[in-house]
Amino acid sequence: MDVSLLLDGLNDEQRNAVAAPPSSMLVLAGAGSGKTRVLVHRLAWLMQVEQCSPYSLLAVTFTNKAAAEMRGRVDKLLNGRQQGMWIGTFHGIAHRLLRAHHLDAGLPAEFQIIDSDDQLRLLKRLIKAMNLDEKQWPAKQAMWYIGGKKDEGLRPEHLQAYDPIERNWIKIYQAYQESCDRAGLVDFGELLLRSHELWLHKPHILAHYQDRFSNILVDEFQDTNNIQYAWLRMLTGDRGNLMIVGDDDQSIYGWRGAQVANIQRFLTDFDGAKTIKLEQNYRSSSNILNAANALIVNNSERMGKELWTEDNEGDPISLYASFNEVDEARFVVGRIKEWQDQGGSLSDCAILYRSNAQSRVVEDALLQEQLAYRIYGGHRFFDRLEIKDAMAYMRLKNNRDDDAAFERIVNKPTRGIGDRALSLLRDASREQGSTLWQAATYLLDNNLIAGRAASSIRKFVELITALDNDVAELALHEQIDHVVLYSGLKSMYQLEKGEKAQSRIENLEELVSAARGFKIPDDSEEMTELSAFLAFAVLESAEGQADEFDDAVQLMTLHSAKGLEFPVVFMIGVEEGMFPSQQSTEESGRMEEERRLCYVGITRAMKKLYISYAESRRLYGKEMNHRPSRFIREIPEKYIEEIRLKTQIRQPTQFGRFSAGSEKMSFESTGYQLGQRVLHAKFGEGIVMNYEGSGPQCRIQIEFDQLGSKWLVVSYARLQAL
DNA sequence: ACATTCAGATAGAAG
DNA sequence: ATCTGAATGT
Repeated sequence: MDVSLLLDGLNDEQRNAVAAPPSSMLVLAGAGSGKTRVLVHRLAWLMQVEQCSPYSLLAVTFTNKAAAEMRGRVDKLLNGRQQGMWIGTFHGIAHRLLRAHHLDAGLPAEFQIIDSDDQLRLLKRLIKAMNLDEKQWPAKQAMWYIGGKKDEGLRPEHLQAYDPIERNWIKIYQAYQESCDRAGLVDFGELLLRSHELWLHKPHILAHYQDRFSNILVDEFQDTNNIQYAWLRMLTGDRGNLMIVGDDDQSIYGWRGAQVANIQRFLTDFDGAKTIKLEQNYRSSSNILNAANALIVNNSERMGKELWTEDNEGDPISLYASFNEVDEARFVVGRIKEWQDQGGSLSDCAILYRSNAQSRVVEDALLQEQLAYRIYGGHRFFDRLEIKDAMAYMRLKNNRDDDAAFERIVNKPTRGIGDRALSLLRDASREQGSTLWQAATYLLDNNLIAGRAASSIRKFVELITALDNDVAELALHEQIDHVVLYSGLKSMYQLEKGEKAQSRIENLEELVSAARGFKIPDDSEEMTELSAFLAFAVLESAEGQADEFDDAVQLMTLHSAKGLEFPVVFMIGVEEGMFPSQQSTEESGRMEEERRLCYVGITRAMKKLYISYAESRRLYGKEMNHRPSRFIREIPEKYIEEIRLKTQIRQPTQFGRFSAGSEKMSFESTGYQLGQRVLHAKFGEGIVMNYEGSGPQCRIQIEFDQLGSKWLVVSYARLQAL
């Protein structure tokens, strides 16, 4: 292959990064500056020019999507799969290490990863079992405490209690850890901590990997936390080369322990590491880019970097003040339809919001107009109740000691194991320090329980054993099919009524086909197909399977939009209290992170950016009036164009960016307000969108839910305010 | 033991 | 508004 191809089309800085001799370096890469390209070309360069074996390369990312993309692009650039190269997420790679060395890591061969939902349930049980007041010791907070300590590399025995409260958290941490260890359960933080400890305690294993990975590349380095940093530091050792790519302005995961300061730490620890800045943006038109730059200078803690582009001005940013969230959604959908009418494709459009809960209203509006959409993140397939139930059976089949799975399905469907029987099991397991399954078999074998409870529990134990036996010779998807059927799960859901039940059955069937389509990854050495599938469900369920190539509007949170780009971007709900979020205004130091999040949002847009906010919004069942976000004010007016209602009656000056009510005064004499919901005897419910004139002759425009928009004369319409 | 009803918490992001 | 766990009824 012609090596010069690897540098073709790169700018000077990009070339410097790609073609540097193997060494440690920092690439400060602004949004849209081609950092993935640099990473991909760097990997190729190391193999082609520096003659590094793929076996010696490790590339670490945060999301599965980023890992998959990098892998795909490297393979494409080099015309074929590069065997032996490790590309994956921190969690994925840690998992792989633990599987390969589970004995040295002190884990059973069939250890299972649990997600935060399982973790929370476990903690709830535990806190209850410790006779602690759940109000005073919320499981959520325990989870947060434990996660935080694991991020810092701390075990309960490392912790010193300075007050009785902390002392109790440590006790909970300890009990939780013991119960996980007994059951062979590993939470997300544990994956990282344990693989770090593996190296710490087994120097020969560390030496092996240090020896192997002479070049390590890390993407989105600003998102690394303490344990990840320590992990990388240890692996790199004195011989390896660590290339980190990141952007301090896009650090948006501080809340889960990410330390931007790790970039500085890297520069100190890796003395002599070169810094390369990528500041040319290839993504956005200059209006959008300038707006982003203007916003981010309001942050004080920056490394200093200003993006520039050769692109032309482009369209101004459109700002829309909506009456409420429904109006906002309708506006967005209307613009998307226009885009589509002009020949644009739906998949060019992304709707970005601060929190997942905001997607609902938008979905409704899209559904109404029959526009296809796809949601990233949020409720994932493998998070669904029925799927988790089915998977819990599989987990128990795989590992009888999996208490989280046991608790979940002992009595699902109900089989006579109620509070009474269950507390017998829990007590026994607590007394003996055993798992629930062990407790159950122990009690049965020694005839320590009798009556109804005993026979119910016996039946359950026999059921699981039978399922395991029945399924021994079957393919994975047949196993799941069998288990779902014979466990009684399926009929349980079939007996439920309503649309929900129907979709639950469909999801269970979908699970079977997901299993049928599951290919065991070639990096899962020594794993059974089931173990790999179970791990996949926890670790990689995020990226949806179907619809990926359909032409659909993309819906996602601002967080999950990082790393992506779209020709048309809508940022919705840009209001004080939403974005920046309420919590961030209260916690110190979080505001700058919110601003970075806004920066991330703006810089996703290539050609057109819409920002909208609602003057009134229904939140937690209450009507709220928010002010426009401070971030809007921080964007210079010259980059912004305000959008008004279709028929312009109002004076532009009256409809200023931050006016909230003055223009409504004369109109209010009619008794109605813009954005108000009204009921019409014939046309049904609608929203007041616009008005003309005043007094009894006043005509108002109403957007009816079913019939679309109509102009009506107030005095004849006999509207009922809602 | 199970089904139904009720009250109260809860809406911040991802692996 | 929606979901969860507890209280209540059968």
